[in-house]
Amino acid sequence: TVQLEMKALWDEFNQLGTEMIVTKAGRRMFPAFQVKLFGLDIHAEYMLLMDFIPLDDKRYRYAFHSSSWLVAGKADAATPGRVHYHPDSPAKGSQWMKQIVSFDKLKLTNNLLDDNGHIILNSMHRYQPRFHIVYVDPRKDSEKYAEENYKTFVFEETRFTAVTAYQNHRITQLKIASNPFAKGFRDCDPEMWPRNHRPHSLPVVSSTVRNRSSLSDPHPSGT
Amino acid sequence: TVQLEMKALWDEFNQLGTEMIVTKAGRRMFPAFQVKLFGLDIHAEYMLLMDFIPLDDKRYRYAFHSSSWLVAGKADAATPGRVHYHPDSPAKGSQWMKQIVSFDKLKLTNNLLDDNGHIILNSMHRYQPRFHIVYVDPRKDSEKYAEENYKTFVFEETRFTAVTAYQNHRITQLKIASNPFAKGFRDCDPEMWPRNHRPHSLPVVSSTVRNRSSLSDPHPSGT
DNA sequence: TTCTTGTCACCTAGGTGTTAATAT
DNA sequence: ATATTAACACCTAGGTGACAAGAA
Repeated sequence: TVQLEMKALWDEFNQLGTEMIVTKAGRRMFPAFQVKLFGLDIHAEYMLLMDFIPLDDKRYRYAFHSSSWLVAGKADAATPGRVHYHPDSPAKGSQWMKQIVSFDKLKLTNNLLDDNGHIILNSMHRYQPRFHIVYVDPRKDSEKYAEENYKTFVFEETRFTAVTAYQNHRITQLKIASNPFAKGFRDCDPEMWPRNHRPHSLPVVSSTVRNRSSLSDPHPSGT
Repeated sequence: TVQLEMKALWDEFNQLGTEMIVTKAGRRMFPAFQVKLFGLDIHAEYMLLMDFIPLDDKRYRYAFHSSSWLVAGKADAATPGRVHYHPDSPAKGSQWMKQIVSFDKLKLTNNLLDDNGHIILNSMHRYQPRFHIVYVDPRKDSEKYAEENYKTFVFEETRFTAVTAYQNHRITQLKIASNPFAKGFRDCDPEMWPRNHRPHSLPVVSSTVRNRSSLSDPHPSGT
């Protein structure tokens, strides 16, 4: 059996309609796909991997006025179907079960010509992550053939829409609130600022407008 | 066969008398022990590991006036003998040979009660790193017994003295010059400064005196 | 219009030698 | 005296969404 970690957070995103950023260089998923495994053979070897299948044959667009997703036509040409092996593969059942298995090295890209081994997805399309456990049969000469004894697990709460920029503002806010790497965009303690190291010639405009805008527009209060 | 990477750098350190810092929390080695492997069986599985043996039964101290190491008595009680398995172990010969094998996760500690699995060494003692390749015999029931088919490799240029603080100033300078993480202590381009973000109330005193001293001594040029 | 790209400030995470204070 | 410790400034390395400019 397999147990999805951070299920509460996944549910929260799923209720809003999860979006995952895809970039040319590859972007990690947040939340990361993490599972706890039970019932494996302690001594047997397994490969753990993930793939992503289209949820439907449609292309979507986001209607900002109604804050909802609309069908925008038929799906684009399918992307190269890739698989992501967990980097610890292969390993014994005991290894996989003694701690949470995290796929945080997995990256999503929209570059059809990607040669970094990332998962290629079409932006504005919906996908369902899948998790596979492949038993490595020691009698076969190569484990590449052994994709017969395997099990597949699907957690529907991990489905998402691939995007190049977030569409639903509530998704953005939930990402900022829950992803430690986005802490710089959190809106709490606005009077604790100014931050350290801020050049005093570039005043803080507001707590939500970053001073990056001051760089490209040196007269934020003028004109 | 095994080829030591960065041999030129190791030689440079070894000529001065390499020192490696040991801390309670564990400190990485610099240079890191890295090797290229040749002639392994592509399909066979191997465990790669390192251990450290005392070079002699002596304790040392550094004479600053003569810039040389002196014998300071017999060795302290031996530390718990530990080994460090390369985290990718076990893996196939093809995996080990297709790129440089780096032991950069290995850490040295002087904490006799360490329970992080780090290598425990006595400060002010000399050590010789050793590298072992263990063939995992598939017929044995457990690879823990299989430590019969193995080979050991010793690179004398990697020997060092364990220290809690650098003794030979030339070692310090070579570490600063060659370790990217110590770039902040390099002395080049002193007129390129002041650095960004430096509070202008804390002037740069000199290129070698860090402004940390300004914190505990607010009048570095006074008194 | 709608979507994508590249750059940026701002973080997390952790590896450096320095230094002052503390052991021994 | 000599050796060790803990906090620190300063890095490397890389993961965030914001934003402006570009592309379709």
